[in-house]
Amino acid sequence: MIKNKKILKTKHGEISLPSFMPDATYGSIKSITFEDAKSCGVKEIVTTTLHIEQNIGSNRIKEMGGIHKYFNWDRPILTDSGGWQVFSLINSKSGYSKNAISDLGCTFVNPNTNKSSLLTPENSIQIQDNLGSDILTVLDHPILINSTLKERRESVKLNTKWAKRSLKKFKELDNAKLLGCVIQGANDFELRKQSASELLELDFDIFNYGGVPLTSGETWRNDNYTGFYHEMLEYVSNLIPENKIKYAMGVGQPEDIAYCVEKGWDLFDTVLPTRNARHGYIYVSEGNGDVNRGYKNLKYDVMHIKSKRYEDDLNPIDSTCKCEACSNYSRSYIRHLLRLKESSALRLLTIHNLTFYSNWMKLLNTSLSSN
RNA sequence: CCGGAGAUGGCGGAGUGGUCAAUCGCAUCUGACUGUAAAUCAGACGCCCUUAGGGCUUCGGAGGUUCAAAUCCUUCUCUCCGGA
Repeated sequence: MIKNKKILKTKHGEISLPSFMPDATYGSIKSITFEDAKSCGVKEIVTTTLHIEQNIGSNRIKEMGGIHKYFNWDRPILTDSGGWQVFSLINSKSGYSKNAISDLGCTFVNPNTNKSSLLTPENSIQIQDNLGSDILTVLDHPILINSTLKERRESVKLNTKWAKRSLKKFKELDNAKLLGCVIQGANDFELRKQSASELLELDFDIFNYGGVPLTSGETWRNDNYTGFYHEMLEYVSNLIPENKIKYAMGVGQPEDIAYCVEKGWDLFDTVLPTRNARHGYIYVSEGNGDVNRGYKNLKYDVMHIKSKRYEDDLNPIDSTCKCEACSNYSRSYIRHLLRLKESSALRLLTIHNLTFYSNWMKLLNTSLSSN
């Protein structure tokens, strides 16, 4: 189903597509090191402008030789702009009302220092350039899926405006980096189309899907599904020419990624494998876990490692996996470590889930492309 | 043997006449998590009925007082702490 195997060239190596990039939002893939990440088969990572700027400072990183040197990560790095973070913080349950989005950009407040600053399309690009990112992302304007038509229209309008400003700033900087824009419009087909067509007129390297996961009430196929809006992902993919690089931001569960790869998406990132690992929600090959999931003939299981049913289980988490956790330790022992909240459990399980995602991408590559 | 304290649901541990099927923690079970403010959060957790709700049996055993007892009284069993 994949027409031609795409490759994304960066200064820190080529990215073979499709690819999954783990999130190192704060400059770290939570609970593991970048050396661990390499052992999981991770080839490229995502880190976030806002968090790095707030916690370290892009000028400081620039002075210290750039983010690759600072992280000791010599492979490609994609930076997210920070727009999503401000958006999600404004709309989080706790509601951090001090953050605000206006025509100028996003005002954000560091919850630790209470310092307020303005993130604009221009300075977001500048920060990402300072970091030495390989792939930059425009400051975009996400919106809730249950927003009004008026809000959606204004959001898309602003999103395009910011994309143009970001691109202008990007071109002023003399470098060989790549820039991605973000197609928005919530779950509104017409506005997604409008957003895509406006952005396609501009000279971006990558076209991103501004992902908003479904909440209850929004559906695709099953009434209670809470993943991504598959029909929208297919629709938006079809709006983008085949030769362009397509990045589905925030996607997703393995089956969501499988679906998206089939529909032409190339790049993915999500917090799920790392966060779920910390919560004892483990991805394993079919027949090894508690709940069977998958997409078409590509199946896998989910294992709840904290369950008592693994108390005496001396088997590895996944007998087909060669990661550090599965090569050395039993389900029983890892469960024991996790129940004690030992950091080694978080590390081992994160390594396992990321290895699973790497293998899943390989599987998609061979299985879907051979169709 | 004497004196003192106590026995509560899988465990720990509140409650000391009615609003108690019994706070809370742990354990257990289920669910959530998707461009990370998340090693987090939500629900269930005596038994039965399909939810709202209703019914039934519980607070060491037996008996009693009372309209009403995990809570008061008597007694038995057991545990712990002092003293011989």
